[in-house]
Amino acid sequence: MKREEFSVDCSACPIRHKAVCSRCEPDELDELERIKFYKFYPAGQTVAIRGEPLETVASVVGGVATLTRSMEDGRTQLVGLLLPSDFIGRPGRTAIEYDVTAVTDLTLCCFNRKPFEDLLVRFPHVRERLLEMALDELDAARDWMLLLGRKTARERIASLIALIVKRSTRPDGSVMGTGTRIELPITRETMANYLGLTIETVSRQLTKLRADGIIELDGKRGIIIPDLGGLLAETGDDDDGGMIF
Amino acid sequence: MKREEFSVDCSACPIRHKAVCSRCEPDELDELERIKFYKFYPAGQTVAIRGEPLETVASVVGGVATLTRSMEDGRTQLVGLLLPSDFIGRPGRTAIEYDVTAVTDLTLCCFNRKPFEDLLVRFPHVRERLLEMALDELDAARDWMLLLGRKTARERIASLIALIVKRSTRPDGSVMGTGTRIELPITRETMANYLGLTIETVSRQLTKLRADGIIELDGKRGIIIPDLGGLLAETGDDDDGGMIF
DNA sequence: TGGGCCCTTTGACTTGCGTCAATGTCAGGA
DNA sequence: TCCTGACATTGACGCAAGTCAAAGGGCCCA
Repeated sequence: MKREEFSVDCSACPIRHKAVCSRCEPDELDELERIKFYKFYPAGQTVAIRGEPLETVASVVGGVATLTRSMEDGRTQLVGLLLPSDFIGRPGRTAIEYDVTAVTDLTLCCFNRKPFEDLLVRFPHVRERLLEMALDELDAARDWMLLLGRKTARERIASLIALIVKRSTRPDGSVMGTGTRIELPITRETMANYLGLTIETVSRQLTKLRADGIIELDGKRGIIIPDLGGLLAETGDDDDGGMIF
Repeated sequence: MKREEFSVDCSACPIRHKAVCSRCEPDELDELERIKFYKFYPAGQTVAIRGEPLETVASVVGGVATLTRSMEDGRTQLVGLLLPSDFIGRPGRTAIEYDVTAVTDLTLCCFNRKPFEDLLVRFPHVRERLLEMALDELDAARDWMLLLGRKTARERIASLIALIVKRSTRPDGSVMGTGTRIELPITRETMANYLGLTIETVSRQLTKLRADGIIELDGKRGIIIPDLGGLLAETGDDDDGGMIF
């Protein structure tokens, strides 16, 4: 596995600024700075494989990565979509549970496991933040269970687009208006593996949603949402579910 | 909502003995003892409803509870199965994310949220334990995503039975042999809602697994597994996945 | 002993999504 | 400019699981 060192402006690192350390004291930030390092993976590259020992934890700085579980015969289910500020790895466990893949070019802010765990002992609020993140991921996973177990193909597609709209929105509160254009960060195959569908079904449902005026397709990856409310109505969710910023 | 007080022997409380406090000092145990209290719910009773404010966290002492998400039209997906020693609620959040229902008669060991959170600040290892539990639940949820997204009905049924066998096994290492009989703690409807299927499909696949000699049915709830390896081969999982005790 | 209720099983039929296969689109390289 | 390969769309067809409906059990209680 090829792993190149990659120099990145520290101010972009979410470990420091968002994911872990929004409550850090200056001297704690200095300590985080000392032990962190960056890694870069080109699009398509495998970051980690299930069962492999893992000696680092990391936070996504830029790009998109996926967590997947696969069966021997090739059936694949995406179990997590990692966008900037998301965390990879779990303190206290050495083996990796999922395959991690870079979908786009990917920059990670890494910490070796041992020094990071030492740091958790001294900075309890970092562990508190990790607990919050784990519980948020758990909620997200459970919402996805409803999608995979009970939603129709059309509802799944609408839910995914709504999710990406939501995650594309700045957390500063600037809500997307109408006529928004978003860029799908993933291929049809990745979408299918996330939604528990085939690429053909994904394609057909996107075509149908376009025919029904719910979305407009703009090239292979671009989607324009003329009416966000119309899209949300197609997800099958309660109106307010998760759309509160 | 009827909630009766219920007296229980403290030694059965997993908060004290397993879920949270295996590392507690004696004086910490005393403090936990002081603030805990028990609640009892008869089978079928609603414990909590999504959106409702939640002022307690709890640990399952006896019985089975479920976490579910539902859509307006009635489609329901079970997102968690709570067996003794499992934890309900999340510190730092006041609203409930899921519907919680007692499937069998259920005994909970409860803590009011505020004193429990105060306790977390003073006993950091309790928060460490909560993080471990959250990450374990996250792994379980993601395994279930693979099941819901990609497995056939037959594989889902086999996986559920295997899961219940696994969870019925003592953690002291006594592995179930062949010819084991287990008691399904849930109805066909609950199974269907857990597996993303209909009750008819669940029933048909159970019948087929019996016809193929993978399982034997013993009354409505009992299942005899003549050959555990044969059952595991039907789950679609890697041989060793999760079956290490 | 029988009736009512709930859960489960079974059968006949339907359908949404998967499978297989062909065609379309676009970007990069010779 | 054409070739090539990767990704996406579309169509025809099949099947696994859903839907609708009826017929068992098993348990409680009159």
